[in-house]
Amino acid sequence: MNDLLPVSPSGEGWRHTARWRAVESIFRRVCLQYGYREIRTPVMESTELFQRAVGEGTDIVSKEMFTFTDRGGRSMTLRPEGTAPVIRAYLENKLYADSPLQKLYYITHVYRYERGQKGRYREHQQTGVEAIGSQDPAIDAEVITLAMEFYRRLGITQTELLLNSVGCPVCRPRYRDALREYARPLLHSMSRDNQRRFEVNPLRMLDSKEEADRAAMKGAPKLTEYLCEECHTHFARLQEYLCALEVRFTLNSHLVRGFDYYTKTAFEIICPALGAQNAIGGGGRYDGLVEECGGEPTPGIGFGIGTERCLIALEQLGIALPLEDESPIAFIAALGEEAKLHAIKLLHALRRAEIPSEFGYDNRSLKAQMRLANRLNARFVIMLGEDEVRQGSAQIKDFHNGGAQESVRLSEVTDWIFRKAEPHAKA
RNA sequence: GCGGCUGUAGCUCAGGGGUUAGAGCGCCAGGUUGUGGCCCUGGAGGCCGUGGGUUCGAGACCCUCCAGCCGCCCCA
Repeated sequence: MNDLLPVSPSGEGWRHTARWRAVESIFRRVCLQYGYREIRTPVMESTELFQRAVGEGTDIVSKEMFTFTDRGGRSMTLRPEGTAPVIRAYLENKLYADSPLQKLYYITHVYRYERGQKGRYREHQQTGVEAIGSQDPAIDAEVITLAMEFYRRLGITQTELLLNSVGCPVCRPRYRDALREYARPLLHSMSRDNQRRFEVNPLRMLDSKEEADRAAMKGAPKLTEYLCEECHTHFARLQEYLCALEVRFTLNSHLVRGFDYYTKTAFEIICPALGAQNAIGGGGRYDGLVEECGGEPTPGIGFGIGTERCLIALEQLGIALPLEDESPIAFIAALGEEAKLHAIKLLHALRRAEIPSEFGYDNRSLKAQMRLANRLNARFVIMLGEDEVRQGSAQIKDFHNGGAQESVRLSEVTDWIFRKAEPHAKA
């Protein structure tokens, strides 16, 4: 199982809960600063939502969903992507009434029934945003910039932003016809997959990785040359804004995304350090989606970023995240039953004072307790034995000070630690 | 869903038909009658991924399934 653990049994360094928290908190902070607020939706939704939103013809819906029938006979599905549930929640809770533009973010697990591989898991986490209610290309630029800023703060700077416009219901049919016309005479030289796509979803012929397909599609007409006036202007403005913001991008007329709902802007961020599963994020505009889900015509745009792939990229690139310090400030080592009673009272007091503290359980030898304190990277060891109890004091050893030791009255231990640890805690 | 490689101790891996399956690291204990890291000594820990088969004998060979990895497909 792909468990996330508090420690590393080595080899799989990115499966650390501390690393995940670091990535998540960076994402939350970026979102907050860009004016996005968190939304949480259920892990499962009615199957129909995804069929309608993502599209019956897509691979995700046709063969990659975890779908089952509940006790009431309804067909339910573990969400295979993050956008559709957000749109459903947006409509169901009438978020549009709160403000015409809703800027939302989520950190959520999604499920796809696929063959596992490094960087591709049946359950994976996506961090994402959705900006619903604006058709301003400036919001496209904002969403893309937010993603790139997130990578920058993680330290993943070796990325490539691929950008395309997939048009709208006005211009896409025109392009689809042109593409078919171009491909028809070349069909015999292409893979079976592409021959099937020719019928079902011609645009997807463009991003086949098969050598023969790539060669055949090389001279294909470009979607961007078939854009209607509105889409063309939108795309031009977006590029203008991105240039002004110094966000580097590569136009890629073969970029087609795997959801039917995308319109106009489509983008993908790849990290070359990653290998086969090298897309660390992707998204686009979905101006028809809200209406498709039963709402008023409402434009929207968003992205999803794979948390695992970001973590793998960080590992691959040798980038260390600043991790939360999980080590205790104080460790209490007790010797003897009488001392233990005083010790657990002291432990309680330290914790109430919000000083992270640990205790040497199971009556082990002082040496064993010291070793444990050292391994936990505790700063102070508070030693309590018969002598100390008799004197009403404790021996406190400071590991950060060469093991210097002093005697402190039991009643003053908490204050003493607090005073000493405060600058440490702030640092 | 397709093709290939790999599953032996907590981790990294050795053993390639023949007694009681090994190493390093980690863990535990002792060396210090109450003092961490370094060092030394000892110890615990394995139905050799699962189920079947071949064989006098299988951790080794064959098949099934499962899992991981590398591609394809797809996508984050």
